[in-house]
Amino acid sequence: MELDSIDWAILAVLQENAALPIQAVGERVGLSTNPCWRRIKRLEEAGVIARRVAVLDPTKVGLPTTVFVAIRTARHDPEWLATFAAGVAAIPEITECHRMAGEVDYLLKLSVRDIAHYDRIYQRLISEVPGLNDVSSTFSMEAMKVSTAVPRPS
Amino acid sequence: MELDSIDWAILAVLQENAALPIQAVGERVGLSTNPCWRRIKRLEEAGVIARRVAVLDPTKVGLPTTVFVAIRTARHDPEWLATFAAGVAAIPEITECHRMAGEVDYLLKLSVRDIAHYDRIYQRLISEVPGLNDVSSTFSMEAMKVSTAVPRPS
DNA sequence: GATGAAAGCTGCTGTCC
DNA sequence: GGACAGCAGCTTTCATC
Repeated sequence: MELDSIDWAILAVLQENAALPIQAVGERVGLSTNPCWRRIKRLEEAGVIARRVAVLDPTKVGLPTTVFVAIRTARHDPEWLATFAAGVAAIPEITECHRMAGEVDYLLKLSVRDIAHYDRIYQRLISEVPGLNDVSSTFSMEAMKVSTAVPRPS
Repeated sequence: MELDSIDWAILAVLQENAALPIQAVGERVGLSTNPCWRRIKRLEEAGVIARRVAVLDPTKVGLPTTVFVAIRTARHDPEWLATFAAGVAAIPEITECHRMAGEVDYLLKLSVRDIAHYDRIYQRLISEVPGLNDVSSTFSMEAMKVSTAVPRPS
């Protein structure tokens, strides 16, 4: 689907604040309500807008700590991968899991209350998934920038 | 603010789909429209729900590649940090930046079109911010799990 | 004191120009 | 893309348990 400048202006607004009335979105991009609504509907139907979600304040819900976990493993067979994927999916504190190129095989991002909480998740993961030989975790001291918004590719 | 089981049920729903009418949210958590609406309003006013955002499909907007960049630096003075923070803030392809504990000083997450696109961002960053001695980037081959939702702390 | 029903009103949705 | 009309859903008030 082709996206023009106005589409990107709409996407920029909605990526920041999806609670705005369509009329307010239209004003910010120079469109009246109806054509703005039609564009948004088109973007949703095309799947460009995948979903609308509520973002919580990590501190206010008691999960202020972000941990990144780099995993290396000797196991790469499909059965092991299925076990690993199931374990990752079952632990809600794991918010992201990427299969990586390079030295590290998998990179996880977790949201936890504190180090003790992380340790419980860590113990759970290694007990559910065998063969996690090299697991190195690093804690975020400060989230300088955290955004779900992506720019128009230049 | 205290969050009970029903609040967490509401938050679980809204973290998955914030476009749902309040009545539908209420049905899923066993509440009629009015008390459900009051709880959501309370969660918003308390800042537990920080915002509502549209999440785009990275593939459909031409940014299918996720890159993690680990940075080590010898510079830690406030002036350097201000320059670094400004550079990070100014580059929209950088979606996250964390100041880390341990060996790595900063961890960045980027959304880019391809390796060439990443290289342009990389060049821009090191030209704007001096003293980035050790910059190692790793590409995500597959996003096995990506979520903005966090669980009720156990 | 919190819930559920019911009314008013804002803003979403579709048609026509 | 813009104007207008119909209507669904949000927001408030009031009675109830």
